Amino acid sequence: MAADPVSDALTGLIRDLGEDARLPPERELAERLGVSRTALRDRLRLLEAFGVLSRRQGSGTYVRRLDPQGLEFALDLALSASHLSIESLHSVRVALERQAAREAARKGDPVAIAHVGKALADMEAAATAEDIDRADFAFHQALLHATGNAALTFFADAMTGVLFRAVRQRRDRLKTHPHDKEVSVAAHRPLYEALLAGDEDAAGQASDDHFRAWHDLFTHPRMERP
Amino acid sequence: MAADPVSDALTGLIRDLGEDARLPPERELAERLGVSRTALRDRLRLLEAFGVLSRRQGSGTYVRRLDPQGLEFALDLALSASHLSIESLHSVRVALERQAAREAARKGDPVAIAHVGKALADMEAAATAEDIDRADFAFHQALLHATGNAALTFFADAMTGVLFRAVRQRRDRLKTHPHDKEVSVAAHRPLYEALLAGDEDAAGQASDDHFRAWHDLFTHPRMERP
DNA sequence: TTCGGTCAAGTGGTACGACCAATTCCGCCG
DNA sequence: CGGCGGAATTGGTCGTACCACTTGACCGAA
Repeated sequence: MAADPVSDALTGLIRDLGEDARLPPERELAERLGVSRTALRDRLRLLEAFGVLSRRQGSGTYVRRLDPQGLEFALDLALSASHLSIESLHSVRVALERQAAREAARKGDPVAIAHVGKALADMEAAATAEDIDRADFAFHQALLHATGNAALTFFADAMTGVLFRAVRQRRDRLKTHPHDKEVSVAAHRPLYEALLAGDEDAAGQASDDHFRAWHDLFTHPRMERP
Repeated sequence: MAADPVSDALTGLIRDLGEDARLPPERELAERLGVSRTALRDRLRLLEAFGVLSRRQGSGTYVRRLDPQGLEFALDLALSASHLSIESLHSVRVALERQAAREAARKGDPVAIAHVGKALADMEAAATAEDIDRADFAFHQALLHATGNAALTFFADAMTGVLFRAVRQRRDRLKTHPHDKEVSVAAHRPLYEALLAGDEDAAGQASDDHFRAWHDLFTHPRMERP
C-alpha cells in the first residue's frame, strides 16, 4: 500500500511488536532490511513525526500509542510557513469537537465524563488567567478521551494544542481578552450537562454554541492567502 | 516555537519565498545554515511528509501549496500498524464533510458548486462500478474545494483517500455491496441541491444523511484495539 | 548490606565524503 | 531551425566515523 518495501516491513514489524515494545537498534534493523542506516532512519523519521514511534537518544526506538505531538509540531510548521490560516484550523477543530461531543454523549462513560466535570470544577476554582486556560484545555482533552475514538482524539488534540498556543501568542501581543472566568464556565457547563444526560443532539448543539463565542477572539482575521 | 533552529530557519525561508518557489540546493542550504546535509535533509523530510515541500530528484526542492498526499501516506502507515481503526477515521471524515457542506453552502461559489454538479452528472451517466466510485470521489473533492478552506480540504482529502482505498480493498475481499447507481445518486443529490439553494443547515443535514447510509458498509466492524 | 558514584557499553544524532539516479540545460550536429 | 546527446546540476543512498545521551553493572565507602 505504501509502495515502499522498507516502510511496509517497518509497519509490519510495528504491528507484530505491539504497543510499548522496543525496536531493534537502527544498525541491526538496517542490516536486516538490507538498506543503509540512512535510508532506514529516513523512514523512521516519518513514523516518528506521525506519532507511531518514539525515539530516545541513548535508549532506543519504541512503539507508542498514536500521539498527536508529531502532528502538532507539523501543523505549527505549516502555520509558520503561512500555508494555513488560524481560521481554517479553527473550523476543523469546531467540526471535530462537535463530533466528539456527540460520541461522548452517546457512549456515556461515567468515569470519563467525571474527568470532564473535574476540569469544569477546576475552572470555577481558577485564580489566574493561566489556570483558566489550563482547565479549559483539560476540559476539551477529557471530552475527547471520553469518546474512546483514537483518530478523533488524535486530530482534535493536535488541533487544540496548536490553536491554544496561537491564541495565547495573539493574546499576549494584543493585551486583549481579559478571560473572564464566569464567561468561560458558562460556555462549558451546558456541554457537560448534556454529557451527563447522555443527550447526543444537545451535546452537539452545546459544542457549536461554545465555539461561536470562542471565535470572537479573532478580531484581526488573517486572510487565507496573505 | 519548533524549538529547533534549523526547522525555524527553514519555515522562515519558506514563508519568505512563497508558493511554487524553488529552494537553494541542499548542499548550499546546509552550508548556509551551518549544519550537515544529513541534518538538513532530516528536517526537509518532515516538511515534505506534510506536503509543505516537494522534492524532485535532479530538479530541486519546491515550496508548494499544502497537499494532503503526505498525510494520506502517513495515515495509511498508521492504519497498517493497526493503531487506527477504519471506523474512527470514518467518524473524523463525517465531521469534516459536514462542516465542509455547511461552509460550501454559506460561501455559495457558483463555479465551484458547478463542479459538484458535474460530478453528480457523471455519476448518473456512469457505466461501471469503478465509474461510480470515481464520480463519488470527485463529488466530495469538489465539495471540499468549494469551501475555500485550506485546512479543512487538507484533512478531509486525506481522510477520503484513505477510506476509499480501505473500503475498496474490503469490498474486493468480501464481494459485497454491488454499488447501485440509483442509490449513490440519491444519496448525493440532496446535498447538491442544498448547495444550490445556499442553505447551510440543509447542507449539513444532507451530509449527515448521506454518511448514515455509507456507514452500513462496515458489516464486520474492526475493534478499536484488536 | 546499602547507598552512591564511576565507568563502559549500547543507542540514537550528526558529520563528511563518495557515488548513484533523475532531471535539466546547453551546445553540437544534421 | 530542430533534435539529440552529453555534461552539469540536484536530490537519493551508502559507509564510516564520531558525538551525546542513557542504561546498567561494578566498585568502594558509609
